[in-house]
Amino acid sequence: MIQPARSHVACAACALRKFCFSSVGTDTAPATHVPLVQRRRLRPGEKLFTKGTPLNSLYAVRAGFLKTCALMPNGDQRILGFHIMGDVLGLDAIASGTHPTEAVALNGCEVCEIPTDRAERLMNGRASIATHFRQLLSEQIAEAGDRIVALGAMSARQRVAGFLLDLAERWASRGYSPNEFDLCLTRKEIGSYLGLTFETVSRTLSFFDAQEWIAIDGRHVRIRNHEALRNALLEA
Amino acid sequence: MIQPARSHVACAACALRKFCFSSVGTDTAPATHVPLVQRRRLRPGEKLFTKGTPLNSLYAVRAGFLKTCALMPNGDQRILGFHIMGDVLGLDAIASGTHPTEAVALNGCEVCEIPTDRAERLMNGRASIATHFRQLLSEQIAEAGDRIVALGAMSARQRVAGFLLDLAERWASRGYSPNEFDLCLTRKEIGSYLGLTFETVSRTLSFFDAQEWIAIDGRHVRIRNHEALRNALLEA
DNA sequence: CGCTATCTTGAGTAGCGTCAAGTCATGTGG
DNA sequence: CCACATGACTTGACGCTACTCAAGATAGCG
Repeated sequence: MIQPARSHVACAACALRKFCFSSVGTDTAPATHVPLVQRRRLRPGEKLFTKGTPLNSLYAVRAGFLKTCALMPNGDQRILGFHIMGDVLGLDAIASGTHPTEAVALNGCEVCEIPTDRAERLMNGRASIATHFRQLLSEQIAEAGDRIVALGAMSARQRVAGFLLDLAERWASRGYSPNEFDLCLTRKEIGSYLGLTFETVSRTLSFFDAQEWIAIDGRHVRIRNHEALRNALLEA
Repeated sequence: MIQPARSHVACAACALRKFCFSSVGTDTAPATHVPLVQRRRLRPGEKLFTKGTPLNSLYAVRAGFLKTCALMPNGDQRILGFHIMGDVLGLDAIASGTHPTEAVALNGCEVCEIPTDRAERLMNGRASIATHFRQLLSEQIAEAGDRIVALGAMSARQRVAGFLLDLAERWASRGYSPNEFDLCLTRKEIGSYLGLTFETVSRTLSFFDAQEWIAIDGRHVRIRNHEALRNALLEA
């Protein structure tokens, strides 16, 4: 059931929160703060949307961990991104009206679903929401630029170091420990994301562990030396 | 000088044309079609905007060829994209209000400049323009996804073949020959874009030439066998 | 005419991919 | 309970692709 007060707290990090509490009112007549989005739970492995299906809703992650993948002609998949609490999914489908990628839950997830027609109406009514949404879209373009640079220019060690630091930072920005977290991912998935084979990912993680920069236990990571990882990220 | 009639023809391919001819009117009261954007000419090597400067305007390319670059901490640059007639520049700056990249003219260019405050006002007045603009942003996210896949998964031959086919298609979509065009780029710039060294780019182009799939003369390319290039793009 | 930047081509090398063997954890069926 | 299968992970050996270093050709320009 919908619980306005609790949501207001839990949604603090959400990029789409303006869409939740702005269903009534305009810029001149302030909104009544009533959340009107659908919640949806996902089991591990369940797909939020698949490639080729029409765009009906945008999604904001409330809890859990998801991946978005591009499906290659030969059948296998390349991972485009990982998404946690507060991230927004589906923006790449607005241009064509059809999802060019698929999103899969990697563990138990909860997402908020905002129908696109509702989102459009909100943006037409309140310019501030439309502006905010444009910023959201632009942010993803800028982030994609960073990833293009990383994939084109960096060695395996740099990519893995960058990946670990990026995850740490994202967890930290959501109030969790920047030193210890679970990769909810197989080595193969990390490799797909970084443009490396799973053996190279495994070797590189082992190397970082041997240097005592991190401590790995399966998919659990503890960062022991942020500085060393940052150096590894910068140097040739 | 502004020449409405001629502009109307020349702007057919432009993604921002709605912004040019919609300065008056709303969705209910149709616009008077009067272009109100600034033109700006660029000499080869001149910068349209630089990293770190505030976003004041968006730009649509009318003529010429530009590159956008990310500047690395060590000083050198990675090329994020090439832009021709009809392309829009500056969208990655909307999120932060500051350009995260720089744009440089590779030959004589002419661009249309739309001040962001004017663009905002237009979008507030006409929902159809706002929707169109969101599609433009989303398109760039989807395209960035394609490039991420390409850089992470493809060999040098695949990347160069894809680059040539992509350029051919873009020229063709603007009404030029898909078989013959000028790369207004050094081998080094192509390498920066594709995540390869300039020697590898040179060798790969020489190889394609030896196979008689293309004919190169400096920066002029003629494609002799599209099918072979498409095969090279697909196969391992 | 030389200076410089660009480009081509060659030879050697390193990093990452490929192939393969073996460990470990989990699950399944007899 | 054990035998067996499966999937994730690690580690080693080897090979290929693309990078590095280097020499020379070509072209634009003062």
